[in-house]
Amino acid sequence: MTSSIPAADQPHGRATIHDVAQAAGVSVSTVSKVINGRYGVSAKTSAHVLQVVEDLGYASSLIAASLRRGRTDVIGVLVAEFEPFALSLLEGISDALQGTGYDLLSYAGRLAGPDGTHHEGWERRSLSRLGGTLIDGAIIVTPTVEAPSASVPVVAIDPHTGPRGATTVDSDNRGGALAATRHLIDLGHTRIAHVRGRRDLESARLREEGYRAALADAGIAFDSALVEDGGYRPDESTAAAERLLSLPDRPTAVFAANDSSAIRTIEIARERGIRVPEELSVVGFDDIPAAGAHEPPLTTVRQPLREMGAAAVRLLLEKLDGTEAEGDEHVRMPARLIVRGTTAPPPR
Amino acid sequence: MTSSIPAADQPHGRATIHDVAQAAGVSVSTVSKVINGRYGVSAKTSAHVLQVVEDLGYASSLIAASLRRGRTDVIGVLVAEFEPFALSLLEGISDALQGTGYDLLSYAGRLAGPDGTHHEGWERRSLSRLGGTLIDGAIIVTPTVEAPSASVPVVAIDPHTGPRGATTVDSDNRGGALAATRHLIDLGHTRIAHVRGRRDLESARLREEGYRAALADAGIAFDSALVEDGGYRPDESTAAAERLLSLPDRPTAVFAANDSSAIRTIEIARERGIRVPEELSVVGFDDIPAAGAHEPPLTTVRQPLREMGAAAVRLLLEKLDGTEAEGDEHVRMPARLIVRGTTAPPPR
DNA sequence: CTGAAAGCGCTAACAC
DNA sequence: GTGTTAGCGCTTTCAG
Repeated sequence: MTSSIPAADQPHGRATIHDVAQAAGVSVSTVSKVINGRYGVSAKTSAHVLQVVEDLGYASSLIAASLRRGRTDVIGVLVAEFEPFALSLLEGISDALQGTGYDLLSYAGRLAGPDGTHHEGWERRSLSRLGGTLIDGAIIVTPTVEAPSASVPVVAIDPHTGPRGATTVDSDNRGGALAATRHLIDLGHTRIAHVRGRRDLESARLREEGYRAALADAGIAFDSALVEDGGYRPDESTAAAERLLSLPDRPTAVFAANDSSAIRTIEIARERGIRVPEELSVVGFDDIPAAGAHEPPLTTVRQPLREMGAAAVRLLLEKLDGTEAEGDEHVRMPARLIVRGTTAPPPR
Repeated sequence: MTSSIPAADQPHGRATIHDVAQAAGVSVSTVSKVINGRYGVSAKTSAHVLQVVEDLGYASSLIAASLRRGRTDVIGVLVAEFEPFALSLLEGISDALQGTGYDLLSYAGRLAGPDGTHHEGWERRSLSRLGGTLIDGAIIVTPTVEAPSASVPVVAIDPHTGPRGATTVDSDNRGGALAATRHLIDLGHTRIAHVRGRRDLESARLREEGYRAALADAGIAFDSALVEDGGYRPDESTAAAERLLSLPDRPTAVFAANDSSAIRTIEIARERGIRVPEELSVVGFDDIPAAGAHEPPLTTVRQPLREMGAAAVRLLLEKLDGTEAEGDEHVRMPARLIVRGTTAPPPR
């Protein structure tokens, strides 16, 4: 149990530096110096002030301090939404930040439309809102636009335009997609559909490219009827899966651009009595935790999400330190096929 | 592609309301009014200002606005660390906040010691730092102290003292632990160890209580040598598991207070060549995504984490609206045993 | 060694 | 309809 929970001392709300100053009988500037460990305060005064701070449970407002100081020792992670992909990255980011002296703040701006679509440029708004002073640097997850006018150092994970603008971290999307599709082909599939990802993301483009390349390598003609937009989102994927599974000449396999689309596809298949993997093989991408926990476990392409988060931290800290190598850096991680239980040879 | 990325317009950093005012040839207050949709600005001026705002990519600083206004329409989720338990809650919180008009911000304060231990009262510090004005309300995950002197409405998930102080959300920890231990007993185990959770959390106390109650019900004597502290953390659990598995009369089953401890225990067992579940049964608690993805899948007690997050949001919004029922509310969710692959009868 | 005062970017009274 | 001004809580010169 803590010794002092004053509560009643404050008329309302939290204690401010003024309350501390008044209670300690010194000026606000003295309190500020003590708190920030500046020189020029007697040990006696300092100790006393510290005691009052303790008693009042005072902690300086991040807001006010940052507004004045212009830095906060806080790293911001900007996401459109807290979904499994972003969450796994966050885990890696959090780990990598331990012991660096930075706090971590993650922010999900409101989505624009009531339709649930992400406002193009949400990250610009978020960055502008926070970047003034609240965060010293930002990691942006799947941004919708190129390089947000940078008020603070920024690194993008799974970027808009691929490794061209700004500093980025991504994985071998094309190679992963190629391996996934090839796996399906090796099993004997020829009617292989693709649930496409978010059109504004380079990763989605590369995954489709890998898919097409694998087909071409195997001499399978590309059929545009077998490609539908899933937008990386479960709801959009639902419609895509429904169209695909309603086709007269139904595909025997689906390569979905991410795990949540893949899982959604399997659910739709089941609703229609189509068995996975006996009658339909499905491969995802990402290897979010739910992929391994799925029943049956999802065959997918693993992106090393935690490591990607850690890499983003490293890049960002370099920028912050100014020890950055010249030019923008791009880290590309491997993407590896993980064969589990949702793929099998096509029905005879 | 976006049409206007000025970049060069700003000498350095982001545009401020001053830059906008200057560029538009109006005063800052006019800009402020336009941005916030206040009356008293001609349509013509308004349109012009909006255009300049667009061109400059300006968005008002959350910091400065909140400092002045005292509210932000942002909900804060305070966590000690971004680990799977908190992350799952965050997912539910994020979902539940869609369409409410609130943005979501999650903050992980620096851990105090370089030893990695959480500073007692981290949530007080975090709350004080953010609660001044940055967030309108807070959801605190596994707080270490009772009711943080509330500068903003707060609801706690998996609280310190259980459903006594403040508004809380938790699950049926005792019942879940009872079911888990009973499951082990039903399988024929009698030497059942317990890796305890975080001592400062009511949930850990209740899980131990459930464990003991199940033993008592079955007429199995409680053996304090079979209980070790795991603190809900993988590293602490390592030591606990090592001690337990080094015992001369080794337990045949372990009920770990959470999944990460359970998984850690299994890893230690494997290092020693002890097979799970043939030679050692292990049950966890929480059902984080990694539990289902584990090999073999972990038998555990499921807490409905996403729903708990959603419940916390509901409670918090009630407080914010002032539509709160009188007194503090406590929501208790069910905790259900999920039997998977890490439990079996004891070796003969 | 300590305090007074300016100002970070913004909003809300209150003039004009 | 528009601009001026006073702070929000804090840090930081700069006097005393």
